[in-house]
Amino acid sequence: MTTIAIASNSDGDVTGYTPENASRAPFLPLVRSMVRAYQAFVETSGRHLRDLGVTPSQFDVVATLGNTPGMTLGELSGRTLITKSALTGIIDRLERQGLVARCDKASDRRCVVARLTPAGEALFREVFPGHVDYMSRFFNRMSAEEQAECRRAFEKVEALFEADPGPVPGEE
Amino acid sequence: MTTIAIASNSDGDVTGYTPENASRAPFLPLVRSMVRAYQAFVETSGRHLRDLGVTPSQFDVVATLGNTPGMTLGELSGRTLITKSALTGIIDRLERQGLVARCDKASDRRCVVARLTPAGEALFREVFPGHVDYMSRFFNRMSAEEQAECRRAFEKVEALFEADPGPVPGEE
DNA sequence: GCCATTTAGTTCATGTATGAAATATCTACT
DNA sequence: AGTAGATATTTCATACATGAACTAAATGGC
Repeated sequence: MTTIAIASNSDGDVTGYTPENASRAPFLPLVRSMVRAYQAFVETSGRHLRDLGVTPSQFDVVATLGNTPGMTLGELSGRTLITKSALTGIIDRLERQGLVARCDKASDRRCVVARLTPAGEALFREVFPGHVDYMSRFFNRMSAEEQAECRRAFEKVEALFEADPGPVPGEE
Repeated sequence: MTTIAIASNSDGDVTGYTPENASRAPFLPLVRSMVRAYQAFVETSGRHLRDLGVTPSQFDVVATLGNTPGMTLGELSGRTLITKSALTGIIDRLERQGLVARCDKASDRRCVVARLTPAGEALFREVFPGHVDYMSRFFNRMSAEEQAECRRAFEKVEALFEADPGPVPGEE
């Protein structure tokens, strides 16, 4: 379940965590809560998508290509945050299923353009709104204000990692 | 990079998103910010761990087993949030490296107890505090109050998925 | 015009992640 | 006791994820 270092313990403590260490890591509860929120979302979304017959990554690709004339794999990678090496396989499988086609770009022969086939567009129209609606049911439990507040919290955490913070205070 | 349905687009929009759909999904920015925060953490933590010679999952297991007499794979799975089927392979690899040992439990012969070997404990002592310190440098940029605030926000998001919300309002 | 350097994609080796199905053991209840 | 059902772990098939190395094509500088 894509658990991450330090973040994983489902209850309140890290077993291998001695008191001396613990006092140095007051951030653990924050990380844990973030991972749990993320995993809860992933599980809920993924379960529903599986019932619809696509994997989360495939859905991302189809949703990103939907209503577009197609785009470069590099751009698709950037938009979906899927590594280019992973994307290769995902597109391979979607192509095998006849949902996506690879075309080449006249202006730059290094590029490969991916676009939905008619079958892919049909799938997009069939699956996309339903999944959005499904997920909406969960998020509608929160007001717009609350959502904005949560969003700011996530953005704050993201910002923590934008640059190297330098040495640990009190050491080095 | 474990991107998730709907959440993935790195800029502000979902390409395949028509105006009619978009108005129904005001939650997308929240999801996107969550995924980005999560990924930023995973990348930062994972890169450092790789330099230390362990994978994030392996670190989680070693960190959870550290300073304990060992525990059941089921319990380890629960604490690390790693699926039992995934855990089998992770423990296999750690065992091959001589860091973890599988023993059996007298009271219940179905169970397998995993515990650190001396080499595993040595690794734990060597890697764990360093990684905690490393991650602390990032989180120290936020005050304790800010962290608590973010944590509350994340717990709210997690709570959204705790039960089925029922049908979409306005439909069904 | 040629070469060193970037850039776009693929390939590769390895390590998870998923759910479903198979095994083995334990537990409850008749 | 004896069997149905619950639990713990493994196995299996499939799909990603990672970084590093590789290929091919574009681009900049001289």
